[in-house]
Amino acid sequence: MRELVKAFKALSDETRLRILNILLERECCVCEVMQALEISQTRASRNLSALYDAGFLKLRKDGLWSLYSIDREGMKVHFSDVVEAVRKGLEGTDLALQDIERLKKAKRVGPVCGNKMLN
Amino acid sequence: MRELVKAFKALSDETRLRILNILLERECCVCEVMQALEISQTRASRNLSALYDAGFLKLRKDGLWSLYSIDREGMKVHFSDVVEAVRKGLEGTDLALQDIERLKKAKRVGPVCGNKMLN
DNA sequence: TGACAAAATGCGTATATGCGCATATAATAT
DNA sequence: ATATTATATGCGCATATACGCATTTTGTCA
Repeated sequence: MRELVKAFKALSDETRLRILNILLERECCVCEVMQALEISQTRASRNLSALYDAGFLKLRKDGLWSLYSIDREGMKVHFSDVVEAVRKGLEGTDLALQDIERLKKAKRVGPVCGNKMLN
Repeated sequence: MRELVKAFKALSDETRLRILNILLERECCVCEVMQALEISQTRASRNLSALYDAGFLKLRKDGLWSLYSIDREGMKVHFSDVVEAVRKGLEGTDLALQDIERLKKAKRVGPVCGNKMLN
């Protein structure tokens, strides 16, 4: 029960739905999430953590990078259906498409570079 | 997007998941929800409203009673899958079972009577 | 070892949420 | 009309949440 509440709480935020959306495209590091959504490092990191803690994501470390991706195998069975519902719900949405577009241009360079890009 | 966030927000609360659980059994009036979950009138009413506003419930008035039920037909398509995920997630849970038990004993009498029962 | 880079985190603050109390609204019966 | 009853709602408060800033942690390389 507590687990379900936590999961839905994780999904009840625009930033986190947008993150889930781009992770449905591919694995991302924190700095790519920053670039795709045009948000700060803190915000990207914290919201990724929330999705991770709720059980939706898995984390892989590669050098300096934290690579997050949707944990399709490890996820609770019925959570997969919820993620699928999110995918359908966001499908074709303006913001979702824009995020994906920016994700394509995003590079695996960190927040320092990322911040420069925001200036 | 805003709609999705609102839906998940509605589900990210223990009280509301419990309400959804008993509504999966059958249509209920506010006072039956109070009795089944052993919560106050305000709390039952407000949380039912939240689920209603999010698009999960439909409302039917019968005299003094407001009868809420899961809006299986009117609900956004992908919302149904989410509700199903909730059902699976709560299935067999202690609290969920207790609520259903109390629901069976609940009577369509209002908060005045209900409050007496809590004393 | 020291410098640098990516990500995580403590803290403060602004805003949102949940809920109780009291009261309002709406439907019914006498 | 008045009383009664089921539900809804305004207000206030306690708690939770989101996020920016500054700093820390952690890994890499010279």
